[in-house]
Formats: sequence, C-alpha cells, structure tokens
Amino acid sequence: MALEHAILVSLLEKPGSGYELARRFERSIGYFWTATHQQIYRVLKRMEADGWIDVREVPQQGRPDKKEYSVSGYGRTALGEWLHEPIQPESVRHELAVKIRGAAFDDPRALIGEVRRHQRMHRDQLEHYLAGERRDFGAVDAPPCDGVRPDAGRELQHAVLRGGIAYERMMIAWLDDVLDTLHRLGPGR
Amino acid sequence: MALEHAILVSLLEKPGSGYELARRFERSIGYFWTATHQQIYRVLKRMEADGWIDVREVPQQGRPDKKEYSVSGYGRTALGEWLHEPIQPESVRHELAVKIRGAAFDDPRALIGEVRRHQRMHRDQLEHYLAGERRDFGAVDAPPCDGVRPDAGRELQHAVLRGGIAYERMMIAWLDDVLDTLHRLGPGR
DNA sequence: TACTGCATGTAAGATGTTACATGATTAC
DNA sequence: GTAATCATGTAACATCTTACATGCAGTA
Repeated sequence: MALEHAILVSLLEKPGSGYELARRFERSIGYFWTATHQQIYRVLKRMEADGWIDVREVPQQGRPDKKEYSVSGYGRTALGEWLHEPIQPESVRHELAVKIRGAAFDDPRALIGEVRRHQRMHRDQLEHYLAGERRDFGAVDAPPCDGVRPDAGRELQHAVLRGGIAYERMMIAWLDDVLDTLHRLGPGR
Repeated sequence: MALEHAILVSLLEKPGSGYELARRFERSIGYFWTATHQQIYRVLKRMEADGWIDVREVPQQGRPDKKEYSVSGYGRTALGEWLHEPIQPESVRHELAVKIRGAAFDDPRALIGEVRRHQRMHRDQLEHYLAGERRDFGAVDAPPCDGVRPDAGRELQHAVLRGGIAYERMMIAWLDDVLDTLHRLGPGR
C-alpha cells in the first residue's frame, strides 16, 4: 500500500503527469520503488477520487495534452500519517541467491557467466549513481556554512543516493566472493 | 514465477511438508525469498499436478499426519532449465528510502526513531547470521585438502550467507550516515 | 482452561504483470 | 516510410496478502 505514498513524494518533489511519473519510476525514485505506467494510471485515479491529488489539464502544442497532478492538502496529511507509521518488515526477493543455492544441484560453473553479467550490471549502476552524484551534489562536500540552512530535500536525496552507492559496491564485492567460490567448486555432480 | 524454484531448491536440500517449508521460509531460504503458508500450499498443489514433485503420506503419532514432498526427475529438469535462464531485473521496494525522501516534506527528525529501530533490526539480523555462520561453517576456514572434494551445497550456502552478512553490515553503516544527515537538518519546514 | 505448536486448507480482495489499443509529432 | 517519444488508457490474468476455518496434542 505504498505506491500511493511513493507517488505523493514524487509529486511533492515536482508535480507531473502520469507519463512523467512513469518515467521517474524508471530512474530516480524508481531505484527504490518500481511501478509500471499501468499501475500508475490506476492508482492516480484512485488518489484523485480520494482527494489526495489535484488535476490540472495542460494543453500542449505539438504533443498530446496532459493532466498535471499535484498533491492536495489532504494528500499531504495522508503522507504525514504514513511517515509516522512504523514500517513492517519488507518481503525480500533475491532471485540470484536462490539460483546460487540451486547451483549445487546442477553444474555450479554454469552460473559463472550469469554472475559476471550481474556484476557488470551492478558496476554500470554504480557508475550511473556516481555520475548523478557528481552532477547533482558536486564533487566536494563543502562544510555547512554558519547561518546557511541546508536544503532538507537535497540532503535527503543525497543520503538515499549514498545508500544506492553503498549497495552497489557491496554487491560487486560479494559477487567477486561468489565467483571465487564457483571457481573453487569443480564441475557439478 | 520463482517461488516454484525456491521450493524446488529447498526440497532438494531436504524433502519436507508444506508446513515445514513455511517454517523454512521464515528462516534460511526465507532470508532471500519470502512466502506465506497459503502461497506455499497453493503452489505445492500446482507443482504436484505438473509432476515436479512427489508426495508421500507420512502417518505420525501425537501430531497430524503430513504430506512429505520431494523433487521428481521432472522437477529437477525444470530447475536445471530455470538455472540456465538469465535473470531479468528484479523489482525493488525500499520503503525506508521512500520515507527518507518523504521526510523532507515533514519534520525530518521525526524519522530518527524509526531509522534507529531499523538499524537495531539490522544489527540483530547480523548477529543472527554470524551465529549461524559459527554454528554451521565453523570459525576457521580450513584450507581445502588435496583430494578432498568440497561439498558444493555447503560452500554455496555459505557464500549466500556471506552475502547476507555483507548486506546487513552495509545497511548498518548507511543508516549511521542517514542518522547523521537527519541530525544535521533542523526541524522541518 | 487457555495457549502454543503441528498440519492443512478456502475465500476475498488488493496488487502487479502482460498484452492490447490509440493517435499525434518529430527525427532519421 | 519507419521508428521513437509523448500521452493516456482497458482487459485479462497471475500473484500476494489477509482473514477465516478446522482439529489434535502437549503444556502452564
């Protein structure tokens, strides 16, 4: 029941159409919460019916008109309430871990290519995050100047991005470990 | 479409009933793939109908009879095929990350307690993993003796466990970073 | 007597995925 | 002309979650 809330956060950061939200869920917020455009349109309708968001028809030239959604006061309250609720344990799905354990019943070395492929994807994602960090948060971490209030949104987005970076680095290192293990084991049973 | 395969792996490691599988999905394999007993019973039925698993009625004394499932040759083939398929990108859901970004539109400091709670849970999970590692894989990493074939299943389970350990350590460190950030930001807008 | 563990299920509803559908503009 | 981008949706199906349901044995 949190796609609604992810959408609220995204619309508070910047109002936009269903299409634009779908694009954001392919990057940025999508690194921590995925959704397809079909889901988004369905949920936007419900949120509008519930009064969490307002719509504004935006006529455009050279491209189809769009509906720009923004968060209503009511939606903001709903987000606040959600923020104060404790999170319940998330359901985990690490398909690669299941495959690694399954490899014991097959030829373990057959997984090597797949693990390498994943490692490459994680390296790419890390590069992507680091490029984003350089672009959006600069290379130097300037110490906060006295009297200058740090921008909470920016700081928090950066903190989340640092989490993504730490995750990718951890995965790359772990997959090195897995590759070592797979190489040590001979051909399967 | 991978709960089937997680069940195949678990049943290959050790045959068992639906109830026992449900318990395993609360520990061990459950650290990488979650499932409730309702899901498990439903999928076991389908797998049996598809001939992936065999059932054996086991009468018991002092407790209800159970159905012990084990993987058939056909199921083993299905697992092998799945192992050779490339994994497609998994859908991510990090509710805490969404909340952290959302905190910019509320009082960031209100999240501190929740973040601390998560950090405690990750510390507990780390302790749990480390205890399991000591118990199941011993404190010393004995160098492989010549001629002694390492047990693939054991080695791979250990590799997956090391992944869990690395993940928890990364999360604990990142949440320290997040706590620093939340403290630096004053009360919300 | 009440609770916990073992053991198996059904049913309803929410959510997520995949495929289909339309139509204009812009770039190659 | 062909493909990609912008923009919005519907429909069917699969999966997941939550609640309900049963019944016996052992323990506090």
